[in-house]
Amino acid sequence: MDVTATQLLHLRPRELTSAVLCAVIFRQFSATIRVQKEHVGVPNLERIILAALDIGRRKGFHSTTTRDLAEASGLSMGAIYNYVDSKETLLRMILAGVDYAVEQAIVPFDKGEQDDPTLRLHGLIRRHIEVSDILQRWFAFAFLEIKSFDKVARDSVLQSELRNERLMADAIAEGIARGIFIDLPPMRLAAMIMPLLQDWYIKRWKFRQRDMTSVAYVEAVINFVDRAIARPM
Amino acid sequence: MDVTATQLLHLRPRELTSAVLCAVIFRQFSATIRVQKEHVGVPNLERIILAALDIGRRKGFHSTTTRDLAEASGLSMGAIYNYVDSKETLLRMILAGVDYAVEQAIVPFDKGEQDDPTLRLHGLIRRHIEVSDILQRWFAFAFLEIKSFDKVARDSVLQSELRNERLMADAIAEGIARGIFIDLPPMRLAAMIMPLLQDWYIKRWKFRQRDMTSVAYVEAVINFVDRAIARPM
DNA sequence: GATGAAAGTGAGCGAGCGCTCAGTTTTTTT
DNA sequence: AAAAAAACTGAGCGCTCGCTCACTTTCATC
Repeated sequence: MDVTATQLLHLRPRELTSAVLCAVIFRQFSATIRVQKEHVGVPNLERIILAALDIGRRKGFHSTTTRDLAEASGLSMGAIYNYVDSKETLLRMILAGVDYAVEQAIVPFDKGEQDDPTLRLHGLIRRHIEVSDILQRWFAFAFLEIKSFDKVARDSVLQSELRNERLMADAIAEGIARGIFIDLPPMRLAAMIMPLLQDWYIKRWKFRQRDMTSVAYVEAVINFVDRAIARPM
Repeated sequence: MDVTATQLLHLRPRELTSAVLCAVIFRQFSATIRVQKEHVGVPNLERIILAALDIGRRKGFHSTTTRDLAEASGLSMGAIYNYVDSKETLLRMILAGVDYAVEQAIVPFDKGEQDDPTLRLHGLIRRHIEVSDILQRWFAFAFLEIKSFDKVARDSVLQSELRNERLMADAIAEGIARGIFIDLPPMRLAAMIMPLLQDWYIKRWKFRQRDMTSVAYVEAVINFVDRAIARPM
């Protein structure tokens, strides 16, 4: 996995696995990680982060102890501190992973890639749901643990949400200009689509219970939104 | 405030203040609360709960220490334990308050009160946003701290969400039967309205930043939903 | 397979946590 | 205003937490 190359190519949602994210994090945090070899460090870092996401989902990050992480990851407490110099850093790593995924999968899908506003909006919706489906625990963690972050990290999550909203608002504005969408403030319409996208990783319990797949959900959201923003005849 | 009477009358959203909820909680938890006089106990209980909601919003409930609560509420640590025999009980009290508010303001608004499906759906949306506007911190706490609850409490929150969805789905089903709404599974449509309602108390920072009032949000959601579920011509 | 480097181990530390209780203050009753 | 009841106080207890480090094991290189 050559990270330099992927940064130029932009990864598609399906290529953004936890392993890929952990490789990126391993490099990005090399200053604080004491382990040097990637072939050892990346799989172990992934064990630690997946354990943190898994336990954090059930108990919350603050209730997740380093002893929990050691047991769940199969590493000793001392080994964990070769990768993460504090729980705070672990939080930042996970956040960096989510940032990277959004940067790779959603942001590049702008006007250059697709001119038609309806298709562009559909693409943004589809990519958001697809990437958050694969990285469900990462996205849910960032959303639900936002209170645990410091101000800088918290703002970066909120800015990321606003940027995604703005990408959708751009497509909607274009559709309004072409007379195919209803003439309402684009940011306001985009703000009503965002929670529908986030619901896919926040309410997983509900969708699983109803045997809904991500593909079916993408379709349902797109149809719902299409009707809501279509210009009335 | 006579609770027996209000349980028969059903309170409207605007009457469901934190003070009212704390009075109800004070009675409901009289077995574990050592303070007996309501005129002393209810205001103090409210100080404790509002402190827990306020600190919990910023740091999360698990990072909220009993010393934090003592300082913020103006009571000593010992006094707090006259009201709450453990942090776990405090969690249950807040949840009981939210349950009561939903029970009072949203659930009674069913077919008996309003026959027209469109108006019934509008009423459910409006009441949900209104009550969660007044009790914003309570609702946000229940949503974001759901992981901190035990299984029984967690299930009760999820069941409450499903019940609210079902109320909306009933109105939608009626509208479909009358040929005025699009013929799609009512529960699926209701599931796409729910996150729009929850967004009002989860993303308060965003709406405040945009100077949006709850009245304007109610209108925006109603219009958005109306277009999305209207039967195509 | 010897040797130095890299990585892993887990008992133990200081700090801070939830919670208690013997004593004090305030309120109510008479 | 004295007596009894109700409510409040905060230092301190036992425990668990995040984190460390002297030591052991594993790996890479020749």
